[in-house]
Amino acid sequence: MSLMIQDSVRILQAQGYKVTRPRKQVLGVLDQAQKPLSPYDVQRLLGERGKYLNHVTIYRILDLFCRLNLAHRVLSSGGFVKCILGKKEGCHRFMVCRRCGTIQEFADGGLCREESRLAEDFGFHAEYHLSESYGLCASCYRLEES
Amino acid sequence: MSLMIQDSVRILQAQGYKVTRPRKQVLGVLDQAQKPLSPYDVQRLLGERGKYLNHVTIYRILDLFCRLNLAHRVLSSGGFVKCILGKKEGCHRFMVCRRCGTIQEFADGGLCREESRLAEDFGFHAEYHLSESYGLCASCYRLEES
DNA sequence: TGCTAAATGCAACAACGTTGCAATGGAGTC
DNA sequence: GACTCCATTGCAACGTTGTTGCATTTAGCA
Repeated sequence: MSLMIQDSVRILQAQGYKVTRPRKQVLGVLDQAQKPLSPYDVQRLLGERGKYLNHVTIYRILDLFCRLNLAHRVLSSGGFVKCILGKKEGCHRFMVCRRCGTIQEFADGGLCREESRLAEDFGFHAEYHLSESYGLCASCYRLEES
Repeated sequence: MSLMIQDSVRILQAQGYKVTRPRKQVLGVLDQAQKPLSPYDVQRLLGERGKYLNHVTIYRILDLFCRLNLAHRVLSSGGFVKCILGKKEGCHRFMVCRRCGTIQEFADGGLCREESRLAEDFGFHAEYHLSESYGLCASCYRLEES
């Protein structure tokens, strides 16, 4: 079940953050995007809709969203995607298609435990994991077959 | 068994790349570092030794090293570390200590297979994995206990 | 030693990200 | 609705990081 914009708004309010127009606009852009967006991407996309936001504001909003886990930063591209998993168990991971660039988020508690256990073998105490799988999504895989 | 500078030099030659003074200097700096270095870090460290390299050159050298797997880019910090695993099976992963910043590289074939299998459940065909565990290394863990 | 392609240096630029402070506006209260 | 307060935004200026094109140098080889 994917998280809706309304859910995000509720989380903002519940944590004592204001629901401002810029925040709603950024939520809207993230919601429609299929791929990670840089802060400047967000600015451009809003611009195309005739809306203007200062880039500093966008940076701050995206930082906030990440702190609240409403969005995540995808490391391999440096962009941001909205979180669709909510509080699902385990670290949130990404599958990134190298052909079309689309992102799919997933989580798996077992994988997290296995990863932490391996780290223990080195005396390392893992607190969370960043993980991105790179390859081909289902539809691009079919296309590359032919 | 950690990869030596000589091994890196041999790999450069074997692939038809020249073994230049700048490349040896960057290898030397990476070899001594305990943590990921940005290209500008490399430039500063060389500067402290009285050696000068243009930052563009450093970018190009680090890019080359990454292509040859002599070094890796650590995503969470954006810096580069030399690879100490060589051709060990499985994707090369990192454990990053949040306290002292040191890096430990490891690889585990089983974890890779499990990660790919999970992706298959979503119809995704993983080709490689980027993975960084964040937490406390053994010695920092002991310190935080007290 | 001389040759040549590969590698480096340089200059200019483009993109990305941050800081401090003044102006604005969301949300509660009257 | 009007008022108030403080979180939030806008603005300007700056700093860092990364890129491009072209002239110059140098590693490797004959």
